[in-house]
Amino acid sequence: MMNMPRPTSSSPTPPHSFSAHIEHQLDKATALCTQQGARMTAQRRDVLGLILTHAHPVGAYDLLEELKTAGRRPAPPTVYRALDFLLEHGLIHRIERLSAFIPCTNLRHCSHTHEHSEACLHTAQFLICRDCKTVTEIADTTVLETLKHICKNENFVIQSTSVEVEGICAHCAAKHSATHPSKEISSQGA
Amino acid sequence: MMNMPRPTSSSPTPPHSFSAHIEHQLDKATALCTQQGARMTAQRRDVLGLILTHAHPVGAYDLLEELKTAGRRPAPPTVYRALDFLLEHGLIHRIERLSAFIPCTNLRHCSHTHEHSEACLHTAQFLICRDCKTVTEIADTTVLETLKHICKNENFVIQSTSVEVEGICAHCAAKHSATHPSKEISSQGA
DNA sequence: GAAGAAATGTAATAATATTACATTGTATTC
DNA sequence: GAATACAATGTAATATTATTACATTTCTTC
Repeated sequence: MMNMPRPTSSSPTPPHSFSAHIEHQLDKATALCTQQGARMTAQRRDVLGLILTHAHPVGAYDLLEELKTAGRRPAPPTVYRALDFLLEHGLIHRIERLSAFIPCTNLRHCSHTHEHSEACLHTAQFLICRDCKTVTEIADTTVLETLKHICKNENFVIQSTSVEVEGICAHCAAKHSATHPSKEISSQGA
Repeated sequence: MMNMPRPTSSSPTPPHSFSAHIEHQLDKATALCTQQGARMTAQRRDVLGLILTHAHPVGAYDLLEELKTAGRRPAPPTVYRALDFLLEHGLIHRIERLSAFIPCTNLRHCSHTHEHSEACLHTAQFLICRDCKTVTEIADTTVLETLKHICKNENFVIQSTSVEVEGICAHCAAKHSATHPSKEISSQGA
């Protein structure tokens, strides 16, 4: 029963298979982990892969469901442990307002594996669209610089930050004004 | 039996009684609501009063418990509805990372009732101490200005923001170095 | 004082997250 | 290559936070 035909021998259960593109990102992530002396196990890889397949933030229990289809029946701690690991190693972000998770953009556009975690800390800022649920990670260091400055003045030792902006993205805003050609601001849909 | 010596007559159940100081803040809050055409009911006043009595962020279910001692047996929606109201009117903030609530500082130091909600939007930035759990609201407009600028560039319509910095506050940092034999003041009750 | 709107009461349940402990897998040392 | 120690995972139960749906009450306005 234990004969899994896996040359590299790493998983008791076969991992999900993802698109070549995502597999590539997963390989990058694995390299980052190795570099940090951390182990990218099959479980963690699967969770990260699933997060990467989503265009939008994913909740822990969504991931749990998706893991189940693989023939396994994991429980919440399985997912939360993987998420904790991925968070710790800067591979994903948690969107506080949504209790959901997205990949770090640096992973998506990965080429510079070196100052990855540094960059992650610097750019953990998000625009959340209430309409289409898309979350965009902002590449801007000004906000963090300001926060650092403030904290320095207050002698506050900064460990982590979250900056989240909720509103309507350009695309959805355009959609709306297209739907209502004449009147724009009068309707309040909530 | 129904003779509550309350001129304005608003509560079916007697509201909590708070310290003069907090009552004063509650009066301010009530004034702000009136100004906005909103009703500060006994229920909402009680919840806000309870939040004001806490030195630290309070969870919804903590508030629920505290409301119960008054002889009532409210259910979660009661508290959440009050919280929603208080949030909408800029009287409290929700700390996303803690799923907890704190009064808006403008309420604590209230004298300028006029541009209250404006100011609130501008300063919804918090320093969260992991050690003593104290949350400090930062009075700084730079961060929001930066965010506005970014959003303008992206054509993102900004509706609300949260900026949270987690770390160790000056006081706790000092406490820690005081643990190591040297100098510094070390007395403090939570 | 009746109609309609706002607020509250109530029961049930959904969604998110953690604890505690047993088991398995992996790396290392002898 | 067995013994060990530690990291990772499995599993069951439960804690915490939040919402839905609908009945009832209260308030405002006419």
